[in-house]
Amino acid sequence: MRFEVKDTCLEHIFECGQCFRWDRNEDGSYSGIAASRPANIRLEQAPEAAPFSGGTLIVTCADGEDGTDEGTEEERDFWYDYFDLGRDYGKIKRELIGRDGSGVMERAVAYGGGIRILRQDPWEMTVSFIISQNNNIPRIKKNIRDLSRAFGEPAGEFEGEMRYAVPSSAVLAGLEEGDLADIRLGYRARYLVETARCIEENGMGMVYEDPSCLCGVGPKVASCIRLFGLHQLDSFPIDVWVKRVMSELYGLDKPAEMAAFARDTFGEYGGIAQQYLFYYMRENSRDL
DNA sequence: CGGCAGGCGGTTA
DNA sequence: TAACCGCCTGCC
Repeated sequence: MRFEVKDTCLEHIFECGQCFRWDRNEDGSYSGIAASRPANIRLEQAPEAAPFSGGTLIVTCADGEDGTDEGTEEERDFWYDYFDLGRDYGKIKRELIGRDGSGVMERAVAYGGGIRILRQDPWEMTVSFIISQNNNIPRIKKNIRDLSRAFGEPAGEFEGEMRYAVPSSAVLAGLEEGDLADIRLGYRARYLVETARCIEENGMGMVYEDPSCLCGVGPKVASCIRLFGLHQLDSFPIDVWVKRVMSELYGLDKPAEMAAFARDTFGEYGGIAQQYLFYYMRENSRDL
């Protein structure tokens, strides 16, 4: 499948911390799985194009031939939706830069301007961000991969490897903490099982209402579930990196001040602003 | 060996 | 409301 896109960079999308199931290949493409659909994603650009200006987004599914087939209407709808291709990120970037006024956002967008907020599965995001707490990205990815291999539904073989979806709440609810010992989730294993049981008992409605009522889900993880799982673009997760940005670049100190600033300054696109700031801070901290 | 990593829950001021 | 502590695990 092929999609003409703008304001897009695969590295920004897949390595800004919003997803954990995609891996970079040597040719710059990414292979992984969205919900239960394994795929390879690549971006074709004109040689003189800016690094994140856009091009042709090429999705190769398990049944596809090197992205050349058009895919079914259902498949095209899924991936169009997944990459949020109906949204004009260029317009949002200009608006955020204008609202900020300090020049911070302008610099941030210059670094991470190819980010798009993926529309990911709410339950998968709940599992992912419970695991993410006090953890680093490589290990988060390994934990989710191991968990899916052990308890998830097979999603077919792709690029010579069997792929697995994240296990359902029904499956996880039936486990005991000890069953997860091999996955090495540490104290997060209890959070996962309790959350799964809570969902089985009360349904996903409570996630839509308020994710932070789940066990092991505090303000930061709840914000991530809202932003990445429910696509509530005004949700502004405040983690250590964003705290660093707010402190060093905006001179803000307390968490409440940061949240208020984000709400007042970035409004409905706070979550997208957060991603630009986050990426900017991480890129910069490597040099500093 | 202690420190730390993309937090949370519980406690305390 | 904010700050502090312990926590599973793995890497330094």
